[in-house]
Amino acid sequence: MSRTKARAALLQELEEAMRRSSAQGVLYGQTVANVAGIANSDLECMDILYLEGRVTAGRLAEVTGLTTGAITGVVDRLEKAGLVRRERDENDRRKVFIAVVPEAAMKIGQFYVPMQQAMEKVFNVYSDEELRLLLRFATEGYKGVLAATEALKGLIDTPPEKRPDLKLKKLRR
Amino acid sequence: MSRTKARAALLQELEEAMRRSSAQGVLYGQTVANVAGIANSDLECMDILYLEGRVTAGRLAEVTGLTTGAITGVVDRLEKAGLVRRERDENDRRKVFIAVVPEAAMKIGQFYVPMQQAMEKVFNVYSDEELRLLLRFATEGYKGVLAATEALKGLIDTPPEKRPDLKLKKLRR
DNA sequence: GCTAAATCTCTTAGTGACTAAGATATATAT
DNA sequence: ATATATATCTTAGTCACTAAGAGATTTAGC
Repeated sequence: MSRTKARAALLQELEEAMRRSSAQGVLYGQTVANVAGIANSDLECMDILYLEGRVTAGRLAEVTGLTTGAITGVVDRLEKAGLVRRERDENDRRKVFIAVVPEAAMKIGQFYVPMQQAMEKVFNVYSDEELRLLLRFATEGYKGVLAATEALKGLIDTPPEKRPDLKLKKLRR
Repeated sequence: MSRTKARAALLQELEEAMRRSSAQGVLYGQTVANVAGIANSDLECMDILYLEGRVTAGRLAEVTGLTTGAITGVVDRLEKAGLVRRERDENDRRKVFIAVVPEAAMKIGQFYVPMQQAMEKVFNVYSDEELRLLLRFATEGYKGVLAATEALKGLIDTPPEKRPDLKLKKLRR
């Protein structure tokens, strides 16, 4: 096999492996939501709150891609479950900040322990330098996916015949 | 900062970076489904069909975590949209294989082009050897997440007081 | 200051994908 | 043959979602 062809095969393998693990990650999330007894998007919002801290309802809608109406429902359910609190912004009383209730959020966090343990085991075999490579990749990957999302959204308003000619890899098998 | 502490910080950073990119990946998928005009889980099934090839309805239910009843609906919609075909197994006529219609699937594939391009750009800066490291990580990661999912499912039937003592990292901020 | 426009969240009505339970059809075991 | 198991589909009911617009508050223009 030629040098470049070997790389192409490697890239394809990598892409598929990442797709698989990403799909399994989604499934893990679904299972967590199931076990925790909350809806999938409720859990997703908890995750965002964990990562971003205290955020407004509007920002939550933006990040999740849901309508503000749907977010009202999400926050209603989470608040009822005691997982978050609504906090009105005193400077701009239109805004509602959503904040996690730390103790209650711990209960949800428990369900991520199997994942953390599994990942710890995976990470363990890598040297610090290798981990830095992985971190660099994850960071760049995030930026890439973000850019791709924007590009895709841009594609919506572009009529098909005006779209840049996109070559698609053929299906396997 | 001590040697081990530096690693702990690195691990945490890595975990968060991966969570972020994974969340953005989910959002990309939602956007694709949106643009393609099909439901999220319909797209997920298309993805599985792409990765696994021709699979039975039951297997689809297994992999997605949906009930067989839900899968009937998914396949009905996908078939109506001309994206897949039902094919009865001639050896076991209870089984229904679901197969992608290649030409139609291409249309869906188009929406992954921005992602492929973004990823290509990210991958480009890595040497073959570095890519092999990433592949190894993705493969191991997949296995880890799979195992974690099973472990979590096992946790459901274990009453809280009998669960192994799980230590949870504290929340940031 | 006062009015109009903008911004942010919530409400309402309607839609659609999901689950649970059981029906149907086919296969396997005794 | 009969019973049990397996694979998919059907039905009824539930729940989260969207679209549209209603409050409530802030900002801009005069």
